[in-house]
Amino acid sequence: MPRRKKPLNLKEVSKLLGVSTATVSNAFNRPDQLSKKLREKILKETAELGYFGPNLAARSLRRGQSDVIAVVLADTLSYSFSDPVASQFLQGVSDVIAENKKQLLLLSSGISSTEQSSAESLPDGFIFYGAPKGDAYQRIQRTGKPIIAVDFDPGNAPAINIDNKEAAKKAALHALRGSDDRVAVISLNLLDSDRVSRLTAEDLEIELSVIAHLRLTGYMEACKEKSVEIPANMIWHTPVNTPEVTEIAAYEAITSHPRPNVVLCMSDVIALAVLRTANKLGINVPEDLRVVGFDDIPEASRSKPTLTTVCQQSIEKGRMAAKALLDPDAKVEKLMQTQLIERETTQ
Amino acid sequence: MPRRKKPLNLKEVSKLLGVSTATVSNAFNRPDQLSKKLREKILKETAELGYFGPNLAARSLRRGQSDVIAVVLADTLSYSFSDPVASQFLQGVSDVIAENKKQLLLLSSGISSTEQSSAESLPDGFIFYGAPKGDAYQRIQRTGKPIIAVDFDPGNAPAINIDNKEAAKKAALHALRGSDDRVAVISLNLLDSDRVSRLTAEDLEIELSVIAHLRLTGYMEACKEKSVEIPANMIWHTPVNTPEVTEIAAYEAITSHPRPNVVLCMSDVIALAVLRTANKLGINVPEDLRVVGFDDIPEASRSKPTLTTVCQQSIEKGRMAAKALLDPDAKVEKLMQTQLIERETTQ
DNA sequence: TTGTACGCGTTATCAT
DNA sequence: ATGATAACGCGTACAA
Repeated sequence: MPRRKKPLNLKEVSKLLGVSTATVSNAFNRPDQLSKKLREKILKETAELGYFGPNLAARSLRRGQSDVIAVVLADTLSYSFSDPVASQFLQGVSDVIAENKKQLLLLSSGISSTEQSSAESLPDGFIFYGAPKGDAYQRIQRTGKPIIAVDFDPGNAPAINIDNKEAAKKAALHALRGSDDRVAVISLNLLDSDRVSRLTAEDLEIELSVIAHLRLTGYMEACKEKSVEIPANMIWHTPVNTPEVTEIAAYEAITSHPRPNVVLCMSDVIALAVLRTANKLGINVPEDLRVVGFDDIPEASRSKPTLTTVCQQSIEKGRMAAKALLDPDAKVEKLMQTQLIERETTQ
Repeated sequence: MPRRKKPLNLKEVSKLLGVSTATVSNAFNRPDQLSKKLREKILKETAELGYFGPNLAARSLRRGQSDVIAVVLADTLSYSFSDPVASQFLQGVSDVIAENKKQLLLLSSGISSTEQSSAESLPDGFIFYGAPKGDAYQRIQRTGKPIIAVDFDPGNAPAINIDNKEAAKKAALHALRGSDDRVAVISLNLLDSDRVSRLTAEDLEIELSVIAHLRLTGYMEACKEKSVEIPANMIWHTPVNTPEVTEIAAYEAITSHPRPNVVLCMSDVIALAVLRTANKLGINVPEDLRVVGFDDIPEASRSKPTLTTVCQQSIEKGRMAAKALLDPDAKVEKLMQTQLIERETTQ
């Protein structure tokens, strides 16, 4: 089977069809510049020849626009695909991107300039999901192309966020009953450690605007209001939000003495790990242990018992981000609402 | 804040640095063409100016190569992100793509030529995941660029598959006990209907090589060997593999009379829907109802009871596909092994 | 309505 | 080791 070494280009097909390159180009890009009849004839015949439209590189070089949108993920692509929250966000983004006939390029902020900077020149706009790891944000920001930040606030670009502190506080206030509650917190990545570990008193003094810290502050405020003590060593740091790793923290937390009767979890993945672990240990939820999560991933409503959590509308957040990027005049909630979803784990 | 209307280009920075464009280009692309010292000086100074590397459109126009790899999904991007199996596959693909410093563009085969064909000209290679919906495969195939097909076999390109029939048969043989078993099958998309529905006798006569049909054939063969009857109306078609839709089929199946005591499910999403439904109805698994799934998604080992299923190594499949694409000499299993994972739902 | 010609930013070849 | 220049495929202003 003879395989064409080189795809056809516009010049060649125009010659084959006996018209000028401008006419073929217009047939694809500016329908009003030629008769319907001719246009359809050209579209049909080029397709038969195996030419399906302008080459993206050349077109975008010429137009200064590619119709490609990039999502720059804080984590690796591989991890993001495994994370239900990131997956939901991408779901929302790709919805809107498809509606607008754009294409989706996935980048990662952790990747070094030398490996990715070329690719960064192609997209017409960028959605940064989560606080960027390397210096990708600075690089891209200097191109002057539109950027939407999500779940962090760079200060110099439109950002879509939730009120992490308030949402966490709301969840904790709902889960806590009174001063004899014994509470454990299982946090998202908060320390510079790749091992599950308890916090120490001095860990609590740092002031960060990372999500985990904001949520922790919300939990603390709730505890204060409910007159509940929460020592540093009842707060667990987890380096990554996976079922395997968070299960380690879950086990440590609910087997510590005195045994907690409330676990505040900064993600549903963590909370579900707690539920599984409690079940294995024969601890009844919610009778002996109340659990709240964060995110409201699909699995949260299907677990047994169903999980009380904070809905942060990840899909809608993705849609908002894409809309804001594609239409600067779009009405976009810069601070999206969260909602406490009361289910069985806190009844 | 003054925003550059136009990013710097190679020609401009070379002028600013007082060297030729070739030298700057070589600094980025061919380290051996200039002294280490000069190269580093150029890299440093261009970065300070805000130039981080060659423009992708121009570079790929010139080189005929973009370092972008496309995954062409059979479904919409949005759906694929919600599907655990597709997510695992993408995880594997992106692993290998990152290792090789390539970029990932996500396309969908259902999208019409006019909306996507331009983007299709950019990637250096394509991974088709699942039997393509529209004519994207034909279009791309004609470009002569490398293609890897996954979970279908186009005949004219390397394909990575599993033995769906054998795997399904193996699962069914394990779940079935003998001739007094009453079995229900819940199938993936098999009919041209967007509603959950039972099959009729004539539906069974069609001969397709779609995955659902291959697996169904495997189930049938197993039933025959075990002398188990399986009427057409005990086979359910589900249009999409989501928890919501499959739950409808699950309910219909396990409440039908006579009540089945074995349900063969063509996906874990379906099987998990069966488990939830059985639990709601107070039907004990595996005592009163044995269930097998297909895929071995992460949730399968965390459900209660844990799910017996066929592991099809989706992540590894993704890795294989990407490896096969990036290195034509790579040793790649064209027919990947599956493994029956015996867990609690069939004990 | 159609054709011609230039330039988009880069890389490779060929000189120097 | 470095500089000049043609060519990659296309879009559009302009001329016809």
